[in-house]
Amino acid sequence: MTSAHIETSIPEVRTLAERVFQQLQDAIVRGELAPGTKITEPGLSKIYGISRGPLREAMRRLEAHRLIERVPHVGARVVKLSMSELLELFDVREALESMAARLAAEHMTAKEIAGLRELLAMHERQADLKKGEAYFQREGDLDFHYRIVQGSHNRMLVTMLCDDLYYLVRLYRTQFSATGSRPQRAFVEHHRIVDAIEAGDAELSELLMRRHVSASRANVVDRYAATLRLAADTT
Amino acid sequence: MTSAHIETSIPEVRTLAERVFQQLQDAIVRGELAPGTKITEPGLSKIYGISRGPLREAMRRLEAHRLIERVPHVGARVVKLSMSELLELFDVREALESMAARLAAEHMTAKEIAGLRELLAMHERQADLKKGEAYFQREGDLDFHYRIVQGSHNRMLVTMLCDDLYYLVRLYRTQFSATGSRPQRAFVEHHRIVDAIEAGDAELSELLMRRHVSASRANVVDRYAATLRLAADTT
DNA sequence: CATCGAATAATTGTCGACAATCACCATGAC
DNA sequence: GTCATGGTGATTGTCGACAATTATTCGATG
Repeated sequence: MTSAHIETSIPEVRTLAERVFQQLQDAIVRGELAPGTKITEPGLSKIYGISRGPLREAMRRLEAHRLIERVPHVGARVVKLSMSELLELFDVREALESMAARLAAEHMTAKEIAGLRELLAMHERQADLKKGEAYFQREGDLDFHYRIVQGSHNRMLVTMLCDDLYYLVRLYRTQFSATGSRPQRAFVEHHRIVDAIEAGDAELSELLMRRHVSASRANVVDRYAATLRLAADTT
Repeated sequence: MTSAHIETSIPEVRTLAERVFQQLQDAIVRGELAPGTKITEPGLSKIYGISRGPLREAMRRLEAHRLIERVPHVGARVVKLSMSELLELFDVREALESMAARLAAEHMTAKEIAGLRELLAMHERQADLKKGEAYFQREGDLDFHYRIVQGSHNRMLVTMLCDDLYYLVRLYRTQFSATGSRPQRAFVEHHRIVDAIEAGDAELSELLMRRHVSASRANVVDRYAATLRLAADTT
């Protein structure tokens, strides 16, 4: 702590409640805290070495972000996304992200678009490495969507998607161990979306993003149905 | 919120934090706590007669709902919507509510649709009373949108709109003292939307709702521009 | 053996007090 | 006169303890 070097690496979160909130959020999204796990205040209090005050505030924030569910006088559990809730999430994403793409086509700067292209180029390079496989990193995919949303320059949209929904998306991906299984196609779709945005074609951007999310949803449904069939066969 | 409920005398809500959260939320939305007002914990603690613990938890929830803004070690203020943020809110509403209308056309039950029709009939009666004037109650308008969202049967959508955004909408209406100034037209649009939903026409429902929100947004912009011109003339 | 019920244990809800941080104001130097 | 600097006051952040509520366990009874 008393070292001379300047602490540029991390903003060194000021408050305990803030820090434990981020730690818990991370632990949940990464699956370290499994869905359905019961969270007890004394327990976490010991683990993180803080008192229950800041902890409760952090939990209140997690609750608002839908990462834990609380029942008064009973306790809190890590959320457990059902398939129906996952599909609901996709509908919301379709609505918000298509709007984001539309706004991005109208407001994104040349520099932001260049950054997007670079991101796609990087994905392409990764594709060369593990050809044929599901090269598409989940985080990489989310990076793409992140940037589009940011490009909308609509702070409310950014907050809703990046601060709320995308954590749920990541949670789902760990929970269902979802290995994106349509890499090439999604990759092409990403390219087309960027093309539309660069051309300033708001309508087309919106339409392509809507289809992109919708296709992703359909893919999830297909794979889920396949899983069910498989389970039925083996029994 | 609207009027008479059955006041269960004993525990209206179980926990203090929950109660003070609702009270504060109400006070902010109704304008009793003016936008920009600085909120101090000891102050509210005295007013509501509770300690700072539950109060802080309530404030954390208000923060997550974007009704107050907090800065670590500094304090909290009631949010003050700028015009640009209001327009952002409209874009988000357009995206989410058009999706809600689409889903409502697919999933709404006959009973729910009947309830909607009844609501419109009630509005029509009120229209007869104060003809020519802006008969359209704000709350009545929100009731309509509430029901559509509920009719989507998408819990995530319901939460986002009814629990989050609509409070901001109401806050805006008190802040800008927005007397809905396009009553008849909005009324007609409501009817058409219900028609489309009843016909099960998802595409049309979505389109009409999108236009409805968009028109509402354009109306706000117009009136704001008029206000600016007026201010420029009088100076 | 199953079921109901009461005592017990654990967890959540609430409170008041102390420490850390920040805003404001006054004093002084240039 | 303006700006820097220190002190003072208030507010926020954190903690431990107590009260209220719930879950559990153990025993008694049909």
